[in-house]
Amino acid sequence: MKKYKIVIVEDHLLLSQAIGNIVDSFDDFEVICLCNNGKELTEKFSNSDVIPDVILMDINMPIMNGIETTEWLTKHHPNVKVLALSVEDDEDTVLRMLRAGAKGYLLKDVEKSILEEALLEVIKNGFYHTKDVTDILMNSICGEQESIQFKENELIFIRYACSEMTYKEIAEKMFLSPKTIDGYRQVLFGKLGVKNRIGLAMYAIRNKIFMP
Amino acid sequence: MKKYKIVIVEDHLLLSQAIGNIVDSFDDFEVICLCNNGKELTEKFSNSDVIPDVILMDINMPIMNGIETTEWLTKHHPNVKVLALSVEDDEDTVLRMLRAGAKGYLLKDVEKSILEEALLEVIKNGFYHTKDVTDILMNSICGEQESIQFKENELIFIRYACSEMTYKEIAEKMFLSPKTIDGYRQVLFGKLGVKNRIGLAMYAIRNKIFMP
DNA sequence: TTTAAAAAAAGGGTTTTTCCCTTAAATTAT
DNA sequence: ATAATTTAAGGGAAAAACCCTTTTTTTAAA
Repeated sequence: MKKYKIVIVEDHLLLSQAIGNIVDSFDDFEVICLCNNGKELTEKFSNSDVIPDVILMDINMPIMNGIETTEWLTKHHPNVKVLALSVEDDEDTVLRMLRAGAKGYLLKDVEKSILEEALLEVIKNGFYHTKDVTDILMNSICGEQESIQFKENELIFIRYACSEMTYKEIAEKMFLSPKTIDGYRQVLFGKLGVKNRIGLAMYAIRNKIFMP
Repeated sequence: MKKYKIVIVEDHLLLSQAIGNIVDSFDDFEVICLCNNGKELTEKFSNSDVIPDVILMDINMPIMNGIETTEWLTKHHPNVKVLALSVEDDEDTVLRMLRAGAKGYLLKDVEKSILEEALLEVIKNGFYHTKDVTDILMNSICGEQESIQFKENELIFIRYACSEMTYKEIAEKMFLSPKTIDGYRQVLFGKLGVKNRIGLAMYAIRNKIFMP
């Protein structure tokens, strides 16, 4: 009986081997390859004609992360199913991974049996989603997004506003008049409902516009 | 031949089982128990007289984390060796774990063979440190730490300074004169080498005094 | 293609907040 | 009692915040 071929992309060797063992213990699956990162995977795909059925993909990896790699796969090998396997459970990461084309998203604290079920489902139906992920999906649709859009200059200004530069210095850096910068400031304070530069900086950090 | 007894404390079930399998495959070790968090471990210790030789301890766990749990073990069961097993490789976490009494610190990307070596070393010599961890240790000793100490009021002020409150409002909240607050501000600017409130807020976030 | 509307960039000027230096009283430690 | 530390406070300059107006550029429409 033919087994489905699995590739694991995961930079933590111990975990990679461990998942490999578990998957190998399933009747219908066999691990054909372990990759340390996305780059390694894309190279393997180029130099070989053995194509896996499912890829178990970590997200936080050096060199080429899970989201980038999944995008690449969706583009170049749309028939290969990607199942994300990560510790990240924040909405943003989950959504970006699904948008990139992942067929499912498992948290690393799943049980063996769920992993097996997920693999079978992905093969059979093309997708597998736990309740957690479905909730996140629903939430992202229902919860009126609002998602404020920024112009390029506004983003640049916001980042400078998170530094110790004065507005005058920011103006110089951006080759604009201090008065224009003051305009940006005023517009953004209104848009974001903040009272001062500290509020702006905190907004920037919370929304990952600026990383401290 | 008697095998050394290992307990694994790890909230991610998949990883927990996986590590369990690996450890069971070693000749000299057997896993006697898996715990989801520190609390579970302390309860097991109270209700049983089977004491393990080594505990493989994750750090990020709900309810009772690895550092707290290690502190508890160091106090109540100093003979049980704790080997930290984590993805966190930042200096701060490593140091806190070692200070709590861990005998070694492995990153989760270690190979099987290293894990076995670490377990054997911990049993034999009482400790095991990889080069990475030794480097961090050295760095923390050599690199003049400076580690700025804050008074309680300073910490409270710093956190308020990360909000949109004016200094006057902060003064009211803290039942102090605005001029006293201004004093705090000035002292802290000097201590931390920042130029303005934004700099102070960013310092607070970088050093985990304030979480945005 | 000219014209109208909208958005971006600047300017002027006022109020408030921040920042910095210095001094003094009150508290705490030696 | 004396020395440090903490708390409080004044004066003044700079920066930030705010509001309203004008010019320039971009975009859309007639």
